[in-house]
Amino acid sequence: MMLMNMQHVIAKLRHSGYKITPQRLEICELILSSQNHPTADQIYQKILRKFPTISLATVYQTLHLLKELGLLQELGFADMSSRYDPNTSPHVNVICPKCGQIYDCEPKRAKELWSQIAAELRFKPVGQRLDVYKYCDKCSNIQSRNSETKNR
Amino acid sequence: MMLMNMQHVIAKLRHSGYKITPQRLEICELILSSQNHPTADQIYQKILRKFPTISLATVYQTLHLLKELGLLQELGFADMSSRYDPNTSPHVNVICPKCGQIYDCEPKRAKELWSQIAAELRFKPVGQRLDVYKYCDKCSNIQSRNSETKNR
DNA sequence: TCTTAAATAATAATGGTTTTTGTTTAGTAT
DNA sequence: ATACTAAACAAAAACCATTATTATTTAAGA
Ligand SMILES: [Mn+2]
Ligand SMILES: [Mn+2]
Ligand SMILES: [Zn+2]
Ligand SMILES: [Zn+2]
Repeated sequence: MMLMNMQHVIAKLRHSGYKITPQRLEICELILSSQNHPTADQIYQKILRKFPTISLATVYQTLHLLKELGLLQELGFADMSSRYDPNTSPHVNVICPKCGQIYDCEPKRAKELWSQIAAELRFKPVGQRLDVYKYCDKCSNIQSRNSETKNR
Repeated sequence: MMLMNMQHVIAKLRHSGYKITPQRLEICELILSSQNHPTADQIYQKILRKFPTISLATVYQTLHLLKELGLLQELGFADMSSRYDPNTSPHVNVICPKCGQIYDCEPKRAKELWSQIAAELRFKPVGQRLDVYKYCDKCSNIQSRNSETKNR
């Protein structure tokens, strides 16, 4: 379940009874090869180049479909937006609490942590989400600049 | 930072320059003693009993304030709602993906392995979120009942 | 008690997401 | 190849949790 190529996705769509449409293929390619956990609108803006008449609703529908099929996970955030992650295996999302930048991290100990916790919980989870908050370089610079002068 | 009593909260509000109001005290008591990760509206509905004229906006403002003070964390979800968790230490939220029920779980080795991950990442996180998805008893029953007859 | 900046209640506005509706199309049967 | 039909689409409106605005009230210090 590591390398998720387009042939696999197409097979899964077919097997599940869904139609293969150009819009779906383009959305799948974009999101499944993404690394930065994009929003629905960010995907929509990119798709617009090839499909100038595509609807944002279609992007949302397709993302939900891929979620149902287990090909991605939806990460909800406190600012009431969702970001989509093609990495559904246990891993760490490193997130800047200021600007929202996200990147994946796969520490060796993460798998170990996961299996130990799963064993202690005495059930097999259907999914998981591991977030770690850390100010990115840009935001931590601004942060420190501000705290020099202003303070609460 | 374990037992968060009202005296500590009041001191923190004072020290940070915020006023002690009856509304704030009531909201703090409710959320900081809660176990089920309530939404802002659920807190609002409970507060209404004692403060019939309180505004939902006040609840949101107070929750954001407590978040700034580090007394709780806000958990955003894919259904575009937030739930508030007075437990800010590394722990596991066990979440039903169907009905949204949440309860805390503190595996013995969670904190220790969490710190090992932090060490491997080579930075000190300002926070974290560890979710595990598992259908609750009620929802897993319904789930299995449905999959007997209907199937995709 | 007086003063005033902060907090509150009420209300409107916001914006990401979902729903609705009419049109188009992928997959299949003829 | 053509016709058929349920599914998918685009466009637009609706939804709704949250946030912003504004007038009023109040906590806290002088
Ligand atoms: Mn990720
Ligand atoms: Mn929790
Ligand atoms: Zn940042
Ligand atoms: Zn449930």
